Amino acid sequence: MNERDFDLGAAELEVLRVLWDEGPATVRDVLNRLNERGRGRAYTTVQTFLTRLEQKGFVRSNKSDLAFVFRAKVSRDKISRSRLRSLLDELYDGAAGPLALQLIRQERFTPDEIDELKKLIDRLDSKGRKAGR
Amino acid sequence: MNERDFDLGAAELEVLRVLWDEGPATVRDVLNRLNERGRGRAYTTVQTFLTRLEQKGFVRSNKSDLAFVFRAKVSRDKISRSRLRSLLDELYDGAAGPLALQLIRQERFTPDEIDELKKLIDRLDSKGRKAGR
DNA sequence: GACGACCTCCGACCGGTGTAGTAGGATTCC
DNA sequence: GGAATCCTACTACACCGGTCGGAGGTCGTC
Repeated sequence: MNERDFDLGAAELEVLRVLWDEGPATVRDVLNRLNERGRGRAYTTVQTFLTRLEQKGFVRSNKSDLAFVFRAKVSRDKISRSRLRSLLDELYDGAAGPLALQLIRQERFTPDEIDELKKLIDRLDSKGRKAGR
Repeated sequence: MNERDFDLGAAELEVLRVLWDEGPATVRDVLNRLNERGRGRAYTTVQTFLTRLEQKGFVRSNKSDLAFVFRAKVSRDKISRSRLRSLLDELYDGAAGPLALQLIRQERFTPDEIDELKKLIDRLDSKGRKAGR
């Protein structure tokens, strides 16, 4: 709502991901990556996505030599943040607790991630004890 | 994909939420709740959502007395789980770490939630150390 | 200088979701 | 028993997202 409704469909996102993963790319580049990943699309389909993404402000393009080169204007993190917020709002009126618990219970993590999580939680914990009540 | 693609739009979900929050309800009940929350819809719109939800298998109805009474057949937890998975798949190829970190950093939690998170993480931690190095 | 390979631009189509109107049956209330 | 009210069933419609085809330009090569 406030933060420029980061609204994009699953297929659009897939295209954006290619730009995140591979850096700036032409329509054909993106098409090839998608094909490699078994996501066959027509050339013009990819083109449509890219131009739509540009209209929506998620991507910008430069005419270079032969073809347009597209690059992401918005980070994976930004999109992730916004998606997460939507999820929380739609399901829990914005409360993060239930989802966090579910996430930790349901998914798997690497040892590094676990350490990092631990650190973050500990920090929250001590802050919570000092501040509130 | 595998688990019956829990596919529902934002407005459908809003209706389903009323059933979760208020229990079994008629079209009019749901309409009233939505109006209270400032989400004005036409009676028939709500009706459409409810019947579509039923077709999709998220809701079941009983004719009772005057009007149909609808109740949720699927839990908030189930939907949440599925939404979370989609988010992870679409953004991180299914890896939960980045999202978990982001969630903990970005959102706020109650002391109880923090305790619970701590417990969960500690459990993961010790299990991780014992099992695969 | 014609052919093939590419590229861009534009238009099209279909299914799903959000939204609602209308018709017609049942109930209620004077 | 006629009017008001409420319910269901059916239909409609616009918008968006996913998907692509065709027309027409450019470039490289034989």
